[in-house]
Amino acid sequence: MFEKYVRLLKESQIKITPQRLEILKYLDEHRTHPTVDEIYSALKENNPALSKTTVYNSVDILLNHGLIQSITISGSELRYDFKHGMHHHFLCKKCGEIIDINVECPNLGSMLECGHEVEEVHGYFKGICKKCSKGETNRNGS
Amino acid sequence: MFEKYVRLLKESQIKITPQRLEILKYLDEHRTHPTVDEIYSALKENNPALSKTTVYNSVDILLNHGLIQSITISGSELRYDFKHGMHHHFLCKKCGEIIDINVECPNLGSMLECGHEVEEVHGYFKGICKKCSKGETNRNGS
DNA sequence: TATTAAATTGTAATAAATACAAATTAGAAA
DNA sequence: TTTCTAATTTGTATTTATTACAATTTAATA
Ligand SMILES: [Mn+2]
Ligand SMILES: [Mn+2]
Ligand SMILES: [Zn+2]
Ligand SMILES: [Zn+2]
Repeated sequence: MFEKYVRLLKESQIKITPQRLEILKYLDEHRTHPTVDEIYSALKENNPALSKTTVYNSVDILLNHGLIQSITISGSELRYDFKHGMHHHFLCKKCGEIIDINVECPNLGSMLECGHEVEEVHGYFKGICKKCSKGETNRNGS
Repeated sequence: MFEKYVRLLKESQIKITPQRLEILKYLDEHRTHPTVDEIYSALKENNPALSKTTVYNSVDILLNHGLIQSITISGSELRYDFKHGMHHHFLCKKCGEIIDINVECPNLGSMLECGHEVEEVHGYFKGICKKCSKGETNRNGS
């Protein structure tokens, strides 16, 4: 059940706790780029003792060890994403969904030569998603 | 003094107010990607009656009319940028500076064909800037 | 099993953003 | 120029995301 996440935490040499395992598993299985609050609410169902501070602490340490990444696409709230290969994101201004865009960044090469030490690359596109522009219903209504 | 900004607001067909002119001018002359609070503090010097709500309202309307853009590179705080041609950004994790990177986005072409209506393109790189990796002093110390 | 440093919890404090009503003002009309 | 009105600004209150921190609990080692 949790072998994969136990291994990931061991490789990062950070303590294995049930909370960290649950959070990591949740992010791996829900590629919806949830906020801390969304992770907290989802996991609190099966663990009513869970503290939101723990979610903040956990995503911080998972982030620092590169197991997850943070997404700042939607301003005024941080979102988190299990690290699964390089990809970019598309934010739909209508339904709010954040969609994975599987492209490489062709600018990375020139960035590596510009003198700055590049550690992270993020590409964000914003607009109206395919579903919404076809006029389908969506969770935000409108 | 403000002719350029009067013209920009007129072209966008939004009312010309001293507050909007000051904010637009400030962003044009300070390409530091300031937060609302930084804009507010700077402009309050010469206009003690300025309200922070006005800064929020003004950047919203300038944003909606495409005169400025918002930057979500640093999580949990929105930053603003006068719109001067397409460029990406580099955030230095050491000194906090946000540096303009003048590149085009080569992914835009494929994005336009993927079915989503693309309205905005943002590229964010994070790492250690040239100055900081040379060990020079910087405003955040460390 | 005992020990201890680290993690979790719960509460309190900060800070960013939003909501809203009263006062003011930009710009159009007279 | 003066009058009028819808839009804007202001100030305050509220909401929400994040950080701080002390007490309790626990993972990992001996
Ligand atoms: Mn993703
Ligand atoms: Mn810029
Ligand atoms: Zn959509
Ligand atoms: Zn730097």
